Amino acid sequence: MKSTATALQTAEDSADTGAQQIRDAIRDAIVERRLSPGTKLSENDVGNLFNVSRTLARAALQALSYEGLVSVEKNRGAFVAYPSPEEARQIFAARRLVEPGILREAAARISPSQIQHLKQLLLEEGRLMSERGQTARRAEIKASGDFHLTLAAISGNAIMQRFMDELVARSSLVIALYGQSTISSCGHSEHGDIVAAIERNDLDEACRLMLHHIAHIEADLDLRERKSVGLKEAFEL
Amino acid sequence: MKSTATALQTAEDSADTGAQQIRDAIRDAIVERRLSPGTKLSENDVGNLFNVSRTLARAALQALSYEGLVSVEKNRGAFVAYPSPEEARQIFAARRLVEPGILREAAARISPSQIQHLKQLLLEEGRLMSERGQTARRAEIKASGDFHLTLAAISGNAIMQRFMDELVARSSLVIALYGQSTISSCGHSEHGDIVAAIERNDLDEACRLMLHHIAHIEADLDLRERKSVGLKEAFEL
DNA sequence: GACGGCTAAATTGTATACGATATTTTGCAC
DNA sequence: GTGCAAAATATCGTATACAATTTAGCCGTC
Repeated sequence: MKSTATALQTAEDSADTGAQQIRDAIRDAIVERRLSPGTKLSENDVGNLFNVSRTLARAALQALSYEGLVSVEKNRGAFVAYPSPEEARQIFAARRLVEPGILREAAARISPSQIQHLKQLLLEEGRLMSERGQTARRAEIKASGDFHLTLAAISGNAIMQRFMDELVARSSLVIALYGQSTISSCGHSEHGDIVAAIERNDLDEACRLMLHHIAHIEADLDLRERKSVGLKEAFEL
Repeated sequence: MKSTATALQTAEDSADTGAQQIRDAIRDAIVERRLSPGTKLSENDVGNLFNVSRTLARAALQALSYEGLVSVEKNRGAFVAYPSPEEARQIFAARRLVEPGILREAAARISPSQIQHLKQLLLEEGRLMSERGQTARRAEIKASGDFHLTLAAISGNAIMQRFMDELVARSSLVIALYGQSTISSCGHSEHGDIVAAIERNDLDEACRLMLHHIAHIEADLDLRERKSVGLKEAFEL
């Protein structure tokens, strides 16, 4: 349990309160799949883990619920979100809807140094792919999402960036739940293809590749009701 | 001041807490422009207004800050958001990015009864336009946004619907701040044109009209820095 | 042995209390 | 009268306390 606590404390100050740090720490834990969907996050436990009162723990959980990463049930508590197949479909539908547009925006304003940055991301991603171990796996998951997030950042639209933050994080949950192949890294080369298309200014092709890429990720899912897996409804645990 | 208090108490239960009601009440007040950008929303005042403790008031303000309708400054308090011109541009850029996609999704699954519903909305909107008075104006503002929100609802994607909720609400703030013409109702007929295009299944045209419509709204804005207008920096309250 | 209700423990919902930070006011020197 | 410094005030940040609801355990009855 303490493992999650040590992996954080990343010290931010621009936020309004210390609850932000807790939120970010828990979010990272969810996105990196150290916390499984359905896991109960009681306010007391969270507070103790971070050595703060329930007030802050609660605020952090509330924040996460707005992002769709945690679902809070009245008088019952907070749980790591357990997206339904329908939710999963909607998440990817949303991505198909917005990512081509973001890509176009990004391509229109991208600078050479930003292209370089993207390529470096790809390199890092590839390096992680070849490594073994849990930590490498987690870093790879994060890196894979970072590609899409960086594109959103380059687009220069903070609102779309925040939205993509949410979509990528929730995608990670969906993949954790419904993903079939060991890792979604199969799509790594597709990232490279997209960057290449951007570089030669072939936006239509880049968008096509992006849609294909998203469809590829989605195709790896087995979207069938797995209700109550990991929840106490399954075995009374 | 009490006027805002009377306009609410709409009783929800599906949410996790009573803070939701307060949040919705304040959001309505902001969207209907009873609360001006920059207005201070102190936790004490909000709590007293709704006869709850600061705890709930704070939770509601936090929630609104996640939606971008309220900005909380550390150790200074919460204020009705005062979107910068750049933020305004990004909000409308986001709308241009997602609304055509939402429109296509909605058109693909729309039922005759839903078309009827849309037309009824238009009628209501037109009726409000011809009326006089503050209440009619406010209702009109809300109705105008409801058109876009209804389209998002028809699309069947809850995530995009929530996103549009946020965008429409923030648009209302932007228009309140930078709008030039007395009311943005100039675009009402455009709503009708869009529905007509959907009805005859001319999606390309519908999307074109939608983009045109959004551009129209944006063109009515005067996006120049108006810093501190309405804030105490202007005349010391 | 299974079911139903009752009590006790745990957990969340909300309020209050206290400390920290920012803002305003006051007072004094210049 | 102006400007700065320090106290007073107001407001936010966080913790703790109490009430309400849910959950779990227990026991008696069928």
